[in-house]
Amino acid sequence: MSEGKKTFYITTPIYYPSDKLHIGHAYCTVAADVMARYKRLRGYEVHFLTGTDEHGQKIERKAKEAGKEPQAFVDEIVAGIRELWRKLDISYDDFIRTTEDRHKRAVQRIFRRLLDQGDIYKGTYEGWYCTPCESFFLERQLVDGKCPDCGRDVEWVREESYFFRLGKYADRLLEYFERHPEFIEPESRRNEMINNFLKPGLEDLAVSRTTFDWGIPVPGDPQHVIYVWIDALSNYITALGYESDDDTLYRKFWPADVHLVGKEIVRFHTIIWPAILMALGVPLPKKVFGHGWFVTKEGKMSKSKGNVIDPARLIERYGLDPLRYFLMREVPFGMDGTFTPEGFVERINYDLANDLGNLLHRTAAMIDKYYGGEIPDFTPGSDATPFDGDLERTALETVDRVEEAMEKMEFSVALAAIWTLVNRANKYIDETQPWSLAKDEADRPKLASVMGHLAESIRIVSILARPFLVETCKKIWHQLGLEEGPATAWDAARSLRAIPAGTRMRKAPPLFPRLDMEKEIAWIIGAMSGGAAKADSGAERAAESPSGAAAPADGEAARKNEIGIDDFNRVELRVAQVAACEPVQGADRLLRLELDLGSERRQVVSGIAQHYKPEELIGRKVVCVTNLKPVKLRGVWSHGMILAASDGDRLTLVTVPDEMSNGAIVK
RNA sequence: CGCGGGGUGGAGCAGUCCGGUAGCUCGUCGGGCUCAUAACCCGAAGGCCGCAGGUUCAAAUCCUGCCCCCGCAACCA
Repeated sequence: MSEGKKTFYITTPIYYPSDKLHIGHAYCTVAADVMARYKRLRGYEVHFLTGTDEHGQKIERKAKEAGKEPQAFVDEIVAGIRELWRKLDISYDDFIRTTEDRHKRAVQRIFRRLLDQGDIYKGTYEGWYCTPCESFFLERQLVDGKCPDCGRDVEWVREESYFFRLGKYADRLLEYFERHPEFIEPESRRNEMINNFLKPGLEDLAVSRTTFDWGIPVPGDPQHVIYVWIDALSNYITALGYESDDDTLYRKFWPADVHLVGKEIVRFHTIIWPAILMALGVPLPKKVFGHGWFVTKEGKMSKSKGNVIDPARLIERYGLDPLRYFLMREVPFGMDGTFTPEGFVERINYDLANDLGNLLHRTAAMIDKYYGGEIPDFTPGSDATPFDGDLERTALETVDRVEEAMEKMEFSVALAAIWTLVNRANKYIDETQPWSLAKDEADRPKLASVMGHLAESIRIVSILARPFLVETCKKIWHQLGLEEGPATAWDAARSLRAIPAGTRMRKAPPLFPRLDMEKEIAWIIGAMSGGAAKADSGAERAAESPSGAAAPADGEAARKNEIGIDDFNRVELRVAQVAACEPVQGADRLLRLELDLGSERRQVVSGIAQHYKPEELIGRKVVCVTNLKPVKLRGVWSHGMILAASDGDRLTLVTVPDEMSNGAIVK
């Protein structure tokens, strides 16, 4: 079904470049990318916009702290963001920066128009102000009448400000929400907006500031800088050339089909932004989708908790597609989900390596063995084996289910559907037992049907998974002896026989090497808590790269990264005597050690079980890092880490002669 | 009474709008197979669906009350 040249405009939020981006930003942007790729495959002309929101007080301050001009400061960070999007293979069509002229000019015109028509007026802004924090607070935000941030005194301040007549639009917004129930998704967010904000009524919105300079000046009143609402939100139309000399894109793509945003900014996108658009007489976006957050077991990710995870490091170590797959598969889109190292590694091993990778591998091995690598001729629908029909039916149903889920942006559902086909194909091998068929010349037609069905099933999977697995699908085609073309087009997913007769498979290594669970879990924990390559207890050996993935970057970076003596002194090392030791249940390489530190005993888990037996450690004096943040490994708390030297396969504990007393400082 | 989300076999989740066999992934146990990356396939055990009432022939699902957890104010999607 060809859609003609229908258009599809999708946006991510424009991110605030005050810091490096983390997995949450990657989550949102990958989701938008998946959707954009899907729509392109379905024949839409897609415009995919992302960008950065670069003004504001915090940037101004951060730049100052870094001793840089704001523009130079954001240039640097934005370069890093673009680099991350490159690593994630984000297929954006445009990247808007609010510091670009095209944006600034349009924003000023928008502001001017709203001012001229009376939707913006000049008034005064009053509130409690904390000078050191440079922040305004409402009465109820104060803690004992003091600044909730720093606890210092606040003062009542009046400040001149421009206001947007937001209150005027509350009724119209409410009406719009009711007429367009699909405008906000998921539905729970819609109810939240209506009950929390619209029903109680809206207050006019301060849309300018005089407390900082880093922003777009209010036209004709340069004392004021246009505040984030109008500056940032309007990027969705300024990027299309709204209020510019060339608004071709605007006329073509607006209104947006979907603004993808995090749940914390749903309010801005469903109330403030639509009100601004109403004031401008511009149609509203068709949908605002508020996705959930990735949180960790300890709660939200934050640097202070030491549980942020840098997506770039995951890509370096595990490759791009595993990360994209994990993000889209692990959590129903729209809900909060938990990022756990275990979950990440398990998804890669179970779904990608065991199910999909192994399916291709075993199929390739058999086609190679029985047909010298040439995919045999066969006829779908002929029921050559009693299992062909069911596999065929599953394949066709899967296409429908994937399309249905993708339209609703239920990415995890779409992937789950694809994997039902993967699993069905694996089962089909067991059912048909091709190794038995190969023994009898009379079964040749059956064998050909089985191999053909397998190759075609894998091809169908590769088409359906293409928006998600940007590298893997191409690898699959290569291995199937296919080039990108008719057999790999989206509609070919409904064909059960699209691989040309005589196609020869190509040899290739497994798509996804299986990961060593404990080792990789330890590595990720280390990457989350420290940032440096050194990991928490149990993770001593983690600096090695996993089989397959190329990851020299960590080692090199660590070596160049010199530290001062102060940094070194932050690490507390002590002599500890092993008082007791036993294996950790369910773990191949972990030992639980009880250490005597003189003044105290503590439990440490260490990944040395393959090198030492518990009994041979008891009584030994080792060196322990005693001020590491405790961590749970395989359900067992570890309060430190013991030092060991390793080169490849060998590992030796760092030991201290017996005469040194327990608890002695090592430096 | 600030608002919202959530409490379902060992873990993580679906099911709740539109009452009627409680489903999935992982783990555990048993079996099968050998083409394959110790992968794959089959089977089993295991849940009074947070608590207490109520409506109903029938409630995880509807109503009422209560308990507990997590977000929203802290760089953050």
